Parts: sequence; C-alpha cells; structure tokens
Amino acid sequence: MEFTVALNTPFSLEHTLGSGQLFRWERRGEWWFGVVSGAGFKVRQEGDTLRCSSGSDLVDNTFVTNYFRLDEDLDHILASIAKDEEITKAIEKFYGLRLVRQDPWECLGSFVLATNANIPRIKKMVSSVCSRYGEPTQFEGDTYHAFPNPEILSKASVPDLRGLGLGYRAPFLKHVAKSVAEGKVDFSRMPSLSYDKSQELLLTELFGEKLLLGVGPKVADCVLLYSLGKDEAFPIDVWIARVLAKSYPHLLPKSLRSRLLADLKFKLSIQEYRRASSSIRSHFGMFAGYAQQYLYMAAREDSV
DNA sequence: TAGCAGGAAAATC
DNA sequence: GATTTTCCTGCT
Repeated sequence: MEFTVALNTPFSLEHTLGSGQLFRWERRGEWWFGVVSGAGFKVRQEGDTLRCSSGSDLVDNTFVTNYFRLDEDLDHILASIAKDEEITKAIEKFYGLRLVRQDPWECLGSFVLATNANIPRIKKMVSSVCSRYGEPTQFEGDTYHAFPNPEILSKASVPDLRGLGLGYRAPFLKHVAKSVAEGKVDFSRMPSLSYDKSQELLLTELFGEKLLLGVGPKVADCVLLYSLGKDEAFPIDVWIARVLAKSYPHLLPKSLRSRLLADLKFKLSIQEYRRASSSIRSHFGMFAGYAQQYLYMAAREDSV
C-alpha cells in the first residue's frame, strides 16, 4: 500500500532514523527501508511530504503519524529544553530529529544486545537474530524478517544465540524474552505510570526479587524513552557521560565530577548513574530525553 | 565500592 | 597489524 503523509510540523527523516535509537533502518538511495508491524516498509522525505510504501494495510497514515510522533509540537518541546548554549547548538544542527514510538519488546531486546558494542555491531547482532528467528515477509521482491516474538526467542538455545555472535549477551536475551513471554513484564501498565514508578516496575517489581538479568538503569531508560513515552528519561551511555563531564560538570555531584575529569575511562556505579540522571533531568525538564538525543548526535558528530 | 570478566567488531594509531 | 574503544551489567 502506497500513501503520503503531509508534514505540518518540523521533521527530519534523516536525523530521526539515523539517530541511534533504532537499529533496523537501512538507507538505499533516497529511500529508507525497515520492518514495522511485521511487514516491509519504505519511506522517503520530499520536503513537507513523507512518501511511504508498506507491505501491510495496517501501516497507514495514522500508523506513521503515531510512529514518528508527528502529532506533537516539536518546536514547543525544543524550546523547553533549550536551557544552555551546548544544547542550543545541537538543536540547530539536528533540527527535526524526533523520538520514535518503537515497539517495547523489540526495543528491550535490541538494547539488551547493545552492551559493550558500537552501533554497526548492534545492527549486525539484531539483524542476525531477526534473520534466524524472525517471521519472514515479502516486500518488493525481497525477503525481510520481523523482530522475533518473545515466545520464539525464549525457546532459542543459548549456544545457538551465541552462534549469531551475541557472545555473553545470548543468555541475557533469552532471559528477557522469557520474562516477557511469561507475562512477568507487562509493558501495557507503564505508560500510565510516572517515570520513576515505571522504571522501578521495569527493573524490579515484575522480575521478582532479582533484577532482570542484563537490564540495568541505562537499558531501562532506553526502553522507557524510546518505546513507553517517558520523555524525561535520560539514558547515560559513554558518549553522554563524556558530554556531561565536558559541558555539564556543574550538574554532577562533586565526587563524581572530579573522577570524570581525571579519568576518561570512568564507569558510573548504579548510584552515580541515578544521581547524575536526576540532576540532568531537573536541568532539562520533562522532555530531557529529547535533549539526550540531540546531545548524543552532536557528540558523535564531533568525534568523526 | 573498586575492579574485572565477558566478547568481537570497528575505530584508531 | 596491533591497540584501543565500543550506547553495560553482574559478580567478587
């Protein structure tokens, strides 16, 4: 099914799909190819128009508007986070970048694989898992694979997952798949809860006494921000930690500040992560997650 | 809490 | 071609 979406709001497909919140989009010429709702999909931006083609009737104008959050006032959001020179520069460079509403399970499964890896590698791992376990679907003569459902992955063997290059992440992925498949993780409850409550729920309550294997506050923040609408979530990865050390030292606890400045290979403890996250969230406000995404893009661009 | 294992591809030198 | 880095968590 082919259709167009008229944009009456700032949007950059390029910045959005290339922003590191998603791992399954691939650009071929002017078109971006992906799999959404289990079907092949392609999209390109022509000024104020998104030209779309989908292998499923379920993916229509309404779906795309919701997926890219085109019903939200981006200028209002950006104005609310433009608190300092650093973020203002990032907004100018990547204007039109939007957070996307991903499927929560795919988001969780993907970010469990993201530890100690870089983006090309994460994409490769996610792609391998999809090819091996995902439902195949035809689109424009090519075969695509959906992200496998949790039931399938929960039954995958760990050695088989390791064979896909996941390494130590293999048992983690199987474990989260099992938790979701068994209904221990109920994503549907989280949108109505506060950021703090939903993070607590995701990290502890639904997983019993023990923390969910392979999911700490960083992965939880990614899932909350990219798929559950918690716009104040501020995932702190190594790039963002560097940004904080360089440009926002005044927002960090003193003990952490000196360590960050002295040692670039610092590692945040879980408590340090929480303190830094809390402080940065009170600086940027209820849309801190957008600030994180713009700062992340700017930090990566500077390094290239 | 500090230190380290885990694990392999990509970036860098 | 070797070394360092890489969107991290869990264990000791």
